[in-house]
Amino acid sequence: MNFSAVDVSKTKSATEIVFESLRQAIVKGTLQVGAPLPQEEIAKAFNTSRIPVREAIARLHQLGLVETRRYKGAVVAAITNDEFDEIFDLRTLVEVDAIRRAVPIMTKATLKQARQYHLAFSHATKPEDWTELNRQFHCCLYEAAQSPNYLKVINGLLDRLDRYVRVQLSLTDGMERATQEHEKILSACEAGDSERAASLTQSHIRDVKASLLSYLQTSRDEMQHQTSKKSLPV
Amino acid sequence: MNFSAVDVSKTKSATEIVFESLRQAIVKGTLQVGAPLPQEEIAKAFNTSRIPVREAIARLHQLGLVETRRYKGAVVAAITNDEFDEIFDLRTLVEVDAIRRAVPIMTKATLKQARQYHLAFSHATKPEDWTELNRQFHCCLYEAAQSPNYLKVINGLLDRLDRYVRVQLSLTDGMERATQEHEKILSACEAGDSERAASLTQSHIRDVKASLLSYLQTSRDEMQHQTSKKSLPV
DNA sequence: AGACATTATATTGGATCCAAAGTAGCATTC
DNA sequence: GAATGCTACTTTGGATCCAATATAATGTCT
Repeated sequence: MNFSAVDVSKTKSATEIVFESLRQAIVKGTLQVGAPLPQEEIAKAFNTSRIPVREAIARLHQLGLVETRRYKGAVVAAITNDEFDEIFDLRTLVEVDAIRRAVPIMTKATLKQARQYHLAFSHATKPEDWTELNRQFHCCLYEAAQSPNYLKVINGLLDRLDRYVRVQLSLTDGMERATQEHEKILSACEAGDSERAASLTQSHIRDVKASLLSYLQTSRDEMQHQTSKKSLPV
Repeated sequence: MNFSAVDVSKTKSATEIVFESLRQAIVKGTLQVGAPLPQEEIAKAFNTSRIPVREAIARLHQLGLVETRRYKGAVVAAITNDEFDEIFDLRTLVEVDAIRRAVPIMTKATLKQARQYHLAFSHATKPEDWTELNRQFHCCLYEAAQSPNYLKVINGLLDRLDRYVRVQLSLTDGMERATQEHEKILSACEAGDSERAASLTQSHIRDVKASLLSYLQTSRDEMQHQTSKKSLPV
């Protein structure tokens, strides 16, 4: 197993490092759904003992990113169709309200930062960076709401969905459409129009969901796998 | 330190038991805000080693229930005024939508169960049981929505607020008013009127927040503590 | 006597070791 | 030859031990 080193400010504990590395690997899709997470092997990869690995996996479990099995370790969690719908619904609820809260108290600095992220996103070429930049853009705006609990909920939801969002961005027009929608959202924020920003955010999430869902449907139909399997791939 | 035994299906791991016991102690208010959580002492109380205690505290940290300090262990987390508002806003957002989703697909069994909880709540005399029964009532209805992620978010929010909800219920009229509002919500569910249930849930949460907030304000004014302290007691 | 430095102590994070549990493979029997 | 039971191995959860760190206490110097 091979993990990118992640951050590395030596101040962080081993547990933190392992946790964050695994989280990113799962969120970015580097670790496939169903992939086992053998503690010993991971410990070796990080040149540490199994203790920090255990704690990291326990935390991932709490985030719903892994399922535990009795033997042969924890595995990266799948997501069912119903959950997929549900989490997108939650995203809509919370993110729309977050942007509504954020716009009226948004600073120039936030807008500038958001535009930087927006630019970086639009220029990004490596698929493995897309979701990260996408999240940075949106969360930068949400952060202006100064509502850490909103942000925590949102990040928890994105952790579950980002691997699928990456797929959506990889589709034809995916990045292009996302960039356009981001531009509109950012414009609304700059104009101080919170209702327009909220409405655009809602459409944005709906569009992402719709295009992804139709893709997943067809790709599954093509695969013609067991029809009983209700969980999504990737 | 003394903890109630909690659940006990022997199948659970020590970590689970310690985690759940600590969580309940914090949520119920048995452990005061700022109370330290010395690993060794807790380990002795559960007759186990520090390893499961460490993992349990790490998980509580993720739930936002504790803050870590470098030394003298983690302490039960305080909540600021802003967070208080924020979490109530989130509750409103998510719980109102949860009940809206739940009502149309609610079964007789759920309604029956909810009425049982409602009855138990209205008859409850011990303050330490109130929040538990309150949560059971509401979450029983939300569970009907078959949306585990909604429920998870809601439970996370209630974990932060329950110690304050207990205070609110302890006020004059607290239990009485809550019981009346529960009755109305339940009636709307039984009538299959999801919009009315949603609207009543919204009012319910608003009322709880308002009465609690006014109480906390006055009680803090009475204490005349350092005005710089922006976090809430209990 | 007070302030600063140094030492002692308490507490946590991590490593190694041990026990329990579950799986897979092999042998034995029908 | 297939099914069932037994054994060996893998993997996890927990205990004990060690090291690093931060606080507390004490002593010394001005």
